Amino acid sequence: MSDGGGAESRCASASTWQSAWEPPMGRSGSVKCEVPLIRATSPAPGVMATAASNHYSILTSSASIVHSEPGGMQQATAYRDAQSLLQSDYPLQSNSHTLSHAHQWITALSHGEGTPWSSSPIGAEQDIKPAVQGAREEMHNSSSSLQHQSRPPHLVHQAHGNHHDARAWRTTTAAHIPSMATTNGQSLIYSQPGFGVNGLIPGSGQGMHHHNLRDSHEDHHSPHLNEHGHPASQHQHRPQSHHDHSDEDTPTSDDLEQFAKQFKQRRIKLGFTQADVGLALGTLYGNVFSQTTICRFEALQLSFKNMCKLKPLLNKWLEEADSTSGSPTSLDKIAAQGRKRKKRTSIEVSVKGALESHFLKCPKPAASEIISLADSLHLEKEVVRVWFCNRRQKEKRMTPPGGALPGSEDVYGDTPPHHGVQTPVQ
DNA sequence: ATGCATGAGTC
DNA sequence: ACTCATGCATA
Repeated sequence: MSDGGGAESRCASASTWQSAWEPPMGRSGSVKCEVPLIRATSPAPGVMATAASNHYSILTSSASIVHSEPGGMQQATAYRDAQSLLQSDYPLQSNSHTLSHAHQWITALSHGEGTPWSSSPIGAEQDIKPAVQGAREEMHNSSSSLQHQSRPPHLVHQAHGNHHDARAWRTTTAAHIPSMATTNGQSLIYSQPGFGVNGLIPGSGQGMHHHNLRDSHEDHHSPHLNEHGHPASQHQHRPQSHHDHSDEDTPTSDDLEQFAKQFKQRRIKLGFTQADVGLALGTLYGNVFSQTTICRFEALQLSFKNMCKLKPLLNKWLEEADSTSGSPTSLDKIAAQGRKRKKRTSIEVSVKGALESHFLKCPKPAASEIISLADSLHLEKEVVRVWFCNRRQKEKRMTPPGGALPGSEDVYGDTPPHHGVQTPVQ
């Protein structure tokens, strides 16, 4: 249903999914809040209807429904209110329309802190060179290690923490930064003092003030950057030339990287999980984010634009958290997720290999091709289609597989990584 | 941390 | 039908 409709040309597949999903328990009336929140300002022409027809509902649904949830319902209420108040305020990115191909993440590699992967041109869009890309697969070896977070007792939720350092894209700052005055992490963070302490405690749902912290950066990335390979050509936007805080203007890739690092460290020291942050952002700004998103932000696995969008929010949160670190805030979040979506399909390795091969040959197979491929692999057409979509998306932001990377682990618990500003290779 | 999935907005 | 932002579910 997600896509235009051509997708379900085969009835069979549609029904298959249905069975895969777990039937909603009569909460069909609920509304998925996240999308609406985010899109609040955008018109949403005739597509709105889809919202109601979601198969699964999400937390913060309409008032009446929330209670059926096993846990954290009370919070949900406050939370919901907060969101409704705020939602209209956040501008949102829908304006973008551009940046179709606009990744300026260039892998500069070279110096730095042990980025294993060497030059792998990522900028490519659809004309990816098979040769280069071929090497990388999902070779993630989660080298979990001791990551001990000293988190306050009241914040106990998920405590997983293996991470494999995934920062990969090393933007070559070299050329694009007119004057990088923003390289020191600290300054990046504290740009706007003076704040209350509300957003940090999702559970209490206290008052929340929203600002329009919206940095209007737009697609400065040139659309014609699709050329794979050369970095720094035109990639950096950056209207402004120098500033200590990169908060208000479009940050450079370097800024983002620095910030992400700092952010992660602080977050951990303060005892918050990525999920906590995601929820807190919702309380603060009306935009809830998942653990996944926070994680990806920290790992720099989002698109440049997306990173820019989130940075101000996280920056705010950081300020809040920092000033509140002493207070005993009762924290709890809504862990209620009412619905399930289609069961995640696990594609077998062999099948994956096949898909990989095809991807290398043709990253963007035609519908007919997808169908036949799906047929031969015994997969749903949609599964195959989605696989390709995700694959392409991954190509764009993928932090270089580098295969070998995870060797460098750092215990950010107490040891502040000296994020050496990697010298712009000018 | 990441794989597969959804859906709005575009092309 | 694709891209992009995002997230549930899972390894």
